[in-house]
Amino acid sequence: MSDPSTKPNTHPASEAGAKLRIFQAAEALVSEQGFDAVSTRDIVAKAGVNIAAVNYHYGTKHRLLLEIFRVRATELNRERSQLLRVAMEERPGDARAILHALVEPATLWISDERRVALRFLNRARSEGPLEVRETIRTDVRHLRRFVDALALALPAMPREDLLWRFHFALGVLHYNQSADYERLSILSDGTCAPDDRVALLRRLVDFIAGGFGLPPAAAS
Amino acid sequence: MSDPSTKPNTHPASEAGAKLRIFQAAEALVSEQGFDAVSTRDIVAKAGVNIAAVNYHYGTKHRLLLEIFRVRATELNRERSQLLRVAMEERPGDARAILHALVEPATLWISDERRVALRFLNRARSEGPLEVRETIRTDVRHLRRFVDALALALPAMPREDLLWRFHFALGVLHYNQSADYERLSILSDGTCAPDDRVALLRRLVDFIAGGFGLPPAAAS
DNA sequence: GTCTATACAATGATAGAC
DNA sequence: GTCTATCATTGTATAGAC
Repeated sequence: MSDPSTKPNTHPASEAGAKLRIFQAAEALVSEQGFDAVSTRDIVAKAGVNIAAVNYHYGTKHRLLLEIFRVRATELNRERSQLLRVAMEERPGDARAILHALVEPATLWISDERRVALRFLNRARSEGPLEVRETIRTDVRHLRRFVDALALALPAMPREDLLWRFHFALGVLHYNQSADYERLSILSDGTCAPDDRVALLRRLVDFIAGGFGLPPAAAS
Repeated sequence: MSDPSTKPNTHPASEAGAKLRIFQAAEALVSEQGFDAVSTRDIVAKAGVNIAAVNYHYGTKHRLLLEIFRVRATELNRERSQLLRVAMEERPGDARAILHALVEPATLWISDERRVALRFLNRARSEGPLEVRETIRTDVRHLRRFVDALALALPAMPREDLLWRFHFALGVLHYNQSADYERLSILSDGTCAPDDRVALLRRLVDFIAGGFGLPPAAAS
């Protein structure tokens, strides 16, 4: 599996390998315009390669998009795992800290250079080809760690209860990730916007923690 | 706007009008196979009409799908509004009852003859064409009633707080609606399944109410 | 007004030459 | 590895029969 993120833009795009250029062009175009609006011909035009290069390097258009998704999702999940590890060491048994580790990475990416990657991930969840949505559904390894951690922190909660609440929490998280705040903006007459990442993170964790029956956070 | 639901299957499909047959064929195929997998030719084949009939009656494939979405979403929102009205009369000021009215209709449709319509709505939210997702984002009239009701029931909560929490609640609701319980099933080793509608409804309302800072429901 | 046959441009994919 | 040429399929549009 290629990992373009480890060597991004060290060379001008025109000098980078064709495979990497296709990866970057596809990610950029899709994150801007969406999956449906971007054709294979658009991608190869931006990448400066021939139409058949996609087939040669990635097999099909869908497999190219799946590869991009895998790379970026892996990066996001790695950040989550690291934060979870820290939380388990520094604040063992603190369910709220676990939820924080789950939520924080995505909110950080919003105003990063990883904004493009986040937008791609968000679009992939909703618009992406079947292979991508299939992968999302069935690849749950990275989530088990969080379930196990929560079970340790909340020993009194029946496991079935905990799993359902975790399921609902993912709903909040992904709806948030969908970057579709337009509806909220309209509902609030422009008052509510996700510009303040710190406040957004706090609101997210507050809501999910409440769903788990945890008391509100102490004012810091 | 046609409303096929008011006269469903009163005639054999082969005798119904072409426009209605196209509507029903498209809804059934999409709810089974998804938006991407169903072509215009699949639809007209099942409906027993010519390829050009879609263009004649609905303009484009996307507009056909948008029409189906509008009809079914209107039905769902009408049920929600009725439940909200009842809740406001019988249990005024009870925020939990308001959330219940928001959540219940979709859970009822799961095992109805409206299962097909619900599956279509769920798919439309994630896979549907841009026009559909645009409509979802911008058409918030039916939600304002719920926001206003919650504001009355929770006068101490700042409006910005309330709107954010409502936004998160919609995330839970739509993730639930996505009928994508496969991930939860895998995570729970098959333990958690949405078969018990009553329990699912209770869990949903419990989680969302907790997110709003409401105390757990009294055991009934 | 309704419906059908046909045609069209654009798409994802592939075979085979170099 | 890269390219040109070509393929079947897609959504859509048009002309004309009933």
